[in-house]
Amino acid sequence: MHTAVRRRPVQRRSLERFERILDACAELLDEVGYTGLTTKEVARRAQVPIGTLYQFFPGIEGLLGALAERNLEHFVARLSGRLEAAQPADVGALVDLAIEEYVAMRRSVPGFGVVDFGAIGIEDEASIHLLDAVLDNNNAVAERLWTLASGLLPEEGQDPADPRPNPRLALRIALECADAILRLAFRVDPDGDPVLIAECKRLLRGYLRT
Amino acid sequence: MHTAVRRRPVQRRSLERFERILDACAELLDEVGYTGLTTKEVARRAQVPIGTLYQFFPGIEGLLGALAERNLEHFVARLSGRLEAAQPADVGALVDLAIEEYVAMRRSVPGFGVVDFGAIGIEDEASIHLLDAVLDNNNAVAERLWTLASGLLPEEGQDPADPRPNPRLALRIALECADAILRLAFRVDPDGDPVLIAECKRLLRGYLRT
DNA sequence: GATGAACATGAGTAGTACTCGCGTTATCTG
DNA sequence: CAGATAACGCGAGTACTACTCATGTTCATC
Repeated sequence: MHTAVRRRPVQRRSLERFERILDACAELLDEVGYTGLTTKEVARRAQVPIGTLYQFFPGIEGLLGALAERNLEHFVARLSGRLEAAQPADVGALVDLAIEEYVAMRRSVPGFGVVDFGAIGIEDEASIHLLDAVLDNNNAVAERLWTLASGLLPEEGQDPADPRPNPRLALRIALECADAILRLAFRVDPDGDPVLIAECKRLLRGYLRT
Repeated sequence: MHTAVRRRPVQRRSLERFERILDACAELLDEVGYTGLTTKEVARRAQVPIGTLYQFFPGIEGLLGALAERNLEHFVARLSGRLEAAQPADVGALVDLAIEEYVAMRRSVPGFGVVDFGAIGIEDEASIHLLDAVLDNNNAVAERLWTLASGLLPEEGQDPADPRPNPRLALRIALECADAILRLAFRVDPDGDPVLIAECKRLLRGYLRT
């Protein structure tokens, strides 16, 4: 896996096409799912010939990777806004905000339920590194969250008798669990089962409690 | 999705072929991953013509479903053995045993790292119900674990002021988290990162504490 | 030894991802 | 300006893939 994009458009028209392709891909994902997705249909929806799609993206994996990238930027931007407005004082409040933003995006952003930040689940080398050549997808997300949460988690150095892992790792684990529980919540209920969403917050608060 | 198997073999020779196909599939998964898997190559490895594969299995999804089924039976059998030997007194001990068995299988059973009990991650109708037509995969696993763990979890009825969900749901959530953390553990380290495995136990113990 | 069920087979069908050579348009350069 | 260079546009063609099905063979049972 190299990058999610083969050639970035620089001219006006092709930039619009680039975005149209991503939008068509996202819509289709909601309609036919990952396995039902075909490049041909994405191209048809986006009203571009198939060759053009392959000018921008190295293939289906790259297409999904680019979509995941866009989702992550979107998420980080919106969460940053919420954080500035709310100024959470502890990890619990941060967790709530992050989960609420995820839920909001899941309800409103097309295709988000399938790719979110790249965790389609197929654990091949190719698709794990959709977002980043070195880190796996959720790791890239964790990295971004880490910078947002810096102040609220404890320092790295710690009491050797404390069984808790270093906070970066704890965040990584928390993220993996949140991903799993929230996916379940939306599998059970298309709007996200409220009990499971609440339980996700409770579990994370308990685990990350400083 | 109907069932993972189209026609169960009854005669000797075809039963051997049936198992050979599953074995070949499992091996190949370890070598080329889910996206690299082809029916043709599975058939070649198993030394059966392609038509025979399709006599038994409705397709690739079914093949993986049958493998997941076999894995689950295997897991439940081995865990039952461990439970009888150890007679755990609380949920924590049970969690440890289950995780240790999962880790052991992940290290020794071909293909287990990719399909385990069916959670390949592609959340299409087709692959979610590999194991069961009604419940999703992990739900089927939770159901089996529930019968094994019956005595150790609290009763269903509970104090309305208690924020914890009913124990069946708690088990379901715990399973989802364990799946996520352990997959991470084996993504980081092919033998399963010991720190992450330990942390998985700690998180589950904390969450399921009665 | 006859009858039906289970089993065996692989060329053929339909559909996919992705390429590549060539034509067109935009942008730069002197 | 003109000419050169780069970005963009295109879709028939290639090389795969999953899966079928008609036809033949072996087995269990009476």
